[in-house]
Amino acid sequence: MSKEKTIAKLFKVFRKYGYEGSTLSRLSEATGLVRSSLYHYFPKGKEEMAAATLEYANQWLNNSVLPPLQSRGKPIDRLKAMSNTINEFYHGGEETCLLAAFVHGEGSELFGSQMKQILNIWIEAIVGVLKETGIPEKYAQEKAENAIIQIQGALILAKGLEDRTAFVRIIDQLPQMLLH
Amino acid sequence: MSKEKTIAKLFKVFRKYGYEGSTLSRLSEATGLVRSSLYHYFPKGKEEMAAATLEYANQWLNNSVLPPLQSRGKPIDRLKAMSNTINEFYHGGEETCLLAAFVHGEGSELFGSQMKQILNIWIEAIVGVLKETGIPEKYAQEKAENAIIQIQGALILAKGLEDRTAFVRIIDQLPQMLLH
DNA sequence: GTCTATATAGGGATAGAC
DNA sequence: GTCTATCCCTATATAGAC
Repeated sequence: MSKEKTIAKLFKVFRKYGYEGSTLSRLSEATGLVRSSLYHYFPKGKEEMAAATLEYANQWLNNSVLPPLQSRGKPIDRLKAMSNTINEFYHGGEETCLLAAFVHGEGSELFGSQMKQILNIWIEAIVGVLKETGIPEKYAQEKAENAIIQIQGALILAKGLEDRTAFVRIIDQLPQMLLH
Repeated sequence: MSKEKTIAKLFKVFRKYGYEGSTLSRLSEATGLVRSSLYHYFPKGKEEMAAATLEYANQWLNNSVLPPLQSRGKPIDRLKAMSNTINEFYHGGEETCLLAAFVHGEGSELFGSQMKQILNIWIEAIVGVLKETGIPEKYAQEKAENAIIQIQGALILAKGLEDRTAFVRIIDQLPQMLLH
């Protein structure tokens, strides 16, 4: 199995269990590789695995979210493209967010700067679209933050209530919310 | 030390580290009690400690959040009271939410129904206020959900960016958001 | 590159003295 | 009610065969 596919499997574990909850047993089971095989790919162990999954999330942002946002289509279409991508990534609210998982526990201290970078790039990309529509910089910044806030909050509520409807609604309303 | 105060210290650990990240070592250090002393209060161990902190959160809701919401003041004032209470509880966005922490890992499976109950009670209390102002039931429900979503999302963003300004802004705008 | 085997530390939990 | 001492298990990590 390629390293990329291995990381994708690790990612599923870390997003669900967080940093401390992702034991080598779970990571091993998820990848189908025994402990020492994982150490072949990630010599520095669990911390390196977690860092790799964050890099994986970063690449998802760069490859799947940013390009549509920075395309030349109509702002509303670009924001709708983002909504669709997000909806798929989180399986309509069934899956949690890696960043939210790493906010708790050691993940926060170990990967704080990596997480900050991802969030800021995402926010700035949304700000870029909004400024094109004439929204003043300050409000564009707040609205972009609101988008991330609503996505993250909706994921928590969906998981907490075991009901995805609120997440689907939020994702659906996101483009209109941003433009008005 | 009283059991109540012990639970308050346990709560701080669980909200920060999540269920799996809250080791007996950390719980022991935070309370100033050695392992076996904790087992005196919580014979069933860590799982019982976590359940007690959730009950602690539930009591915070019942004692500090619901009464102002269900008082006879003006709706806007009751919602502002909620905002203030929330802002204190989360120390202006510095502290994370226990529910959000338990959404990840085993906490989700162990305490799912307890978490669902807390969220639903909270939402229904907000719905109650909004319906008084003439907002139709369906929109009241969505707006109440949006309140929880924004609080949870803002906490994640604040932690992720290590910047509380977005949280403070959300809390500030919450009453107006709910009524318009 | 994947495995078996093993090392060492820390995990949760219990018995029993005071 | 708090402690010391100890149990067993799982955690992370490493060595080295194939």
